[in-house]
Amino acid sequence: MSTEPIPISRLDGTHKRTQRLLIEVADVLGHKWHPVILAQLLNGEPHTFSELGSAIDDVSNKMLSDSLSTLQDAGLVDREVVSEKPVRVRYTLTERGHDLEAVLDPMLRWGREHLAGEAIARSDARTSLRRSGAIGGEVADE
Amino acid sequence: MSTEPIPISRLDGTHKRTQRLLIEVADVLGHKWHPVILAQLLNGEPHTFSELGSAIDDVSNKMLSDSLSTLQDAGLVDREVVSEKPVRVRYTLTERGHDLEAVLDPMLRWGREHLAGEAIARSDARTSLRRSGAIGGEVADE
DNA sequence: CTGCATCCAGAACGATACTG
DNA sequence: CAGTATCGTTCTGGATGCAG
Repeated sequence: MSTEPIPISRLDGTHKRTQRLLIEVADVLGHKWHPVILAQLLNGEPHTFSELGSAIDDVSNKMLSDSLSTLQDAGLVDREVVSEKPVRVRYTLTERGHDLEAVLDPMLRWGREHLAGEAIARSDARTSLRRSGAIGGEVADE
Repeated sequence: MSTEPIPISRLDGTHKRTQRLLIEVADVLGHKWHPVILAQLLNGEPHTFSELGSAIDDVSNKMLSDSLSTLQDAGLVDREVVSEKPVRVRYTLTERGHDLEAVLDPMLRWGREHLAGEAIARSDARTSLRRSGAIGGEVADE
């Protein structure tokens, strides 16, 4: 039923309601570590505080803790204490959080095509031919 | 080659490169007015400074001007002086900017489903049945 | 009509250190 | 191990007024 690979359409920013929604969503995803944390949690696996911390590794305790609190408040992640002795907390995505994959994926995709490294140079590279799986490239970094 | 409407997948936040891209994209879309302006430009054609200003109407001159400059710097919008007497400037999307539709649309979609006014209530709306025009609902706001 | 200059309050980010 | 407390710096959003 899907018309095209990229139907997109009624983005209609003319409505105030639409504008507000965009602002609200941007407010959630506009924080430096939120998208990264969410992406991390989307991968599945067990995700404890320290696991997240080392996986992201450029984030400080405060930032991680702060971000997780905010995300939890927003109802995007769920917090669950797993162990008592060495305190362990497991973070998982709520449904709303999981649904954000539909936004994070395009974000990443766009980033890969348009600013992967800062070598822009006004190239009008209309390379729209990269639609298929070629994207999973994941160059082994660092 | 999954040709599904929503393939989504390698969000793999485990890679630093991926994390950085997400951060960079979030940095662009994370500004209050950027998404709104972009959405506005995605709509129709003629978009001058004042047109944008009245279409968005909760934005001040400074914010609009500031945002437009940033977006222009980022290579997302193009600035073109149209008239000299009553100075008129026309803003249009560059290709990169236009491609952001692929991100803005999901953002709006997610917003509508998960925080449109706060009336969520856990609808497991995995109901991809809303794929068609149903979305254009655009409740007459204001 | 555009949009820059100033001034400001508040939020985001980050490093470090400390508690449960 | 998880998370909080502080402190300080930078950025952002916004009002207002002036200039090209």
